[in-house]
Amino acid sequence: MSLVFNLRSPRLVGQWLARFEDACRLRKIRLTAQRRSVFEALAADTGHPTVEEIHLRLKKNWPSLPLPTVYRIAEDLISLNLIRRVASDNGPLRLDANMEPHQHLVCRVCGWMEDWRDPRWEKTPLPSLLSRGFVAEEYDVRISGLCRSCADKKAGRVKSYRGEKQ
Amino acid sequence: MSLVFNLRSPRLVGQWLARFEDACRLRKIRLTAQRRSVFEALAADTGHPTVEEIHLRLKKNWPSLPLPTVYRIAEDLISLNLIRRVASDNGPLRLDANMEPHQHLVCRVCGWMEDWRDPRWEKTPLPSLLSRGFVAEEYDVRISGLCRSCADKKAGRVKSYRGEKQ
DNA sequence: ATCCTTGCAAAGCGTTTGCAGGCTA
DNA sequence: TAGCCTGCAAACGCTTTGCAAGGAT
Repeated sequence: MSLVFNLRSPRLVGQWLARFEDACRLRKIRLTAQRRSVFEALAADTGHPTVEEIHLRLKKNWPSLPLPTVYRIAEDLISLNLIRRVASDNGPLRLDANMEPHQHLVCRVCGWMEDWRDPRWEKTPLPSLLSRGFVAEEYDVRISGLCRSCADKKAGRVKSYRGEKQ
Repeated sequence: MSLVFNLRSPRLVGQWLARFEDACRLRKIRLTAQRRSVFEALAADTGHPTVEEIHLRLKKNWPSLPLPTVYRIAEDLISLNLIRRVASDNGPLRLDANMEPHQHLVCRVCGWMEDWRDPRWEKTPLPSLLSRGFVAEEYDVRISGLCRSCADKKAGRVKSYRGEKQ
C-alpha cells in the first residue's frame, strides 16, 4: 500500500469543506474534529484511498485515532452524499470525494485508479425506463486496462494458472 | 438472498460448457465433476450470483460440496477467462459467465442486477493512451438506479441518517 | 502411478457492532 | 445539560490457506 497521494487544489478542498460543514448543520449532525479530519483527508486526495489508507495518513498527526471511527465516519459521509464508494471487482472499499460526473481508469493488475473525464459519456442520455420498471439514475463508467508500471512489468511475462490474480 | 434465478438458454449453456471443456484441455487442467457443476450453474444463471448462492444451489443435489471448493473453482474459472467478477460498490463477490460485451443495470438499494446492452457503449472507441501511459483495454459500464421494487418502496419513505445504507 | 484437486478445518482480512465515557451544540 | 459521537474491544462475514486424502489423466 502506498502512502504517496496526489493532492487536490486547496481552493477546491476549501469549497468542499464548506459544503461539508453546511451539510452537517443542515442535517443537524455534529461537526467533530474527527469528521472534519476524515473529510478533509479524503477531499485532499485524488487517489481513491481505502479506509485504512486514510487512517494511516491521519495517524501521523493523531496517533490515537481508531480505525473503526474512520469506518463509521466514512459511512456517515456517504449517507450525507459528500463522498462515494468506488466500484471495484474486489479488495477493500475505496472512497472518492469527487462528486462531479467523472469516469475512472482502473489497472486490472494492481488496482491503481485515476479520475478521467470524457465528455462523450456525460452527453449520453440516460434511458428513462430501461427494463422491468428500472429507474436509471446515473452511469458509472470504468475504463480498465494496465497502468504504465504494470504494462512495463507485463512485457515478456508468462501467465501462471493458479497463484496469480488477474 | 434469493434462490430464484433466471435461466440462460440451454443452447447457449451447452456452447459455453464446450468452451469450458476446451479450455481445460488446452490449459491441461483436470475436468472434475466439481468444476463442471460450478461452471454449469454459473453459465445457466443470468442473475450474477454470489459464490454462496452458487453453493446453495449446488448443495441441493450435492450436499457434501464444500464452500471453499466453490471459491477455489470460481478463482480458477476467472483465471481461465471463462467467467468474470462483477464490479460493485460493496458486498460479496458476484460472478458473471457472460463474456460478451455488455453493461449492467444495478439497483443501488438492494443490489439487484441485470444485463443490459446498448450499442452506443460498444461503438465508442477506446482511447489508446489515455494518461500517464495507461493502456485501456475495455469499458465497464454500470447503469445505477432503482429496480422496480425498490422504486415502489421508496415512494413516501423518509431517509434516516445512520442505519440505512444508501 | 503421478500429482492436480478436493475436503476439512482453521486462519485471515476487512468491516461492523455494543457499550461506557466524552464532547458538541 | 442532553444526547450524539467516539474509543475500545470483540464479533462478524466473506474469503483464503495448509495439509492429507482422493481422483483424473
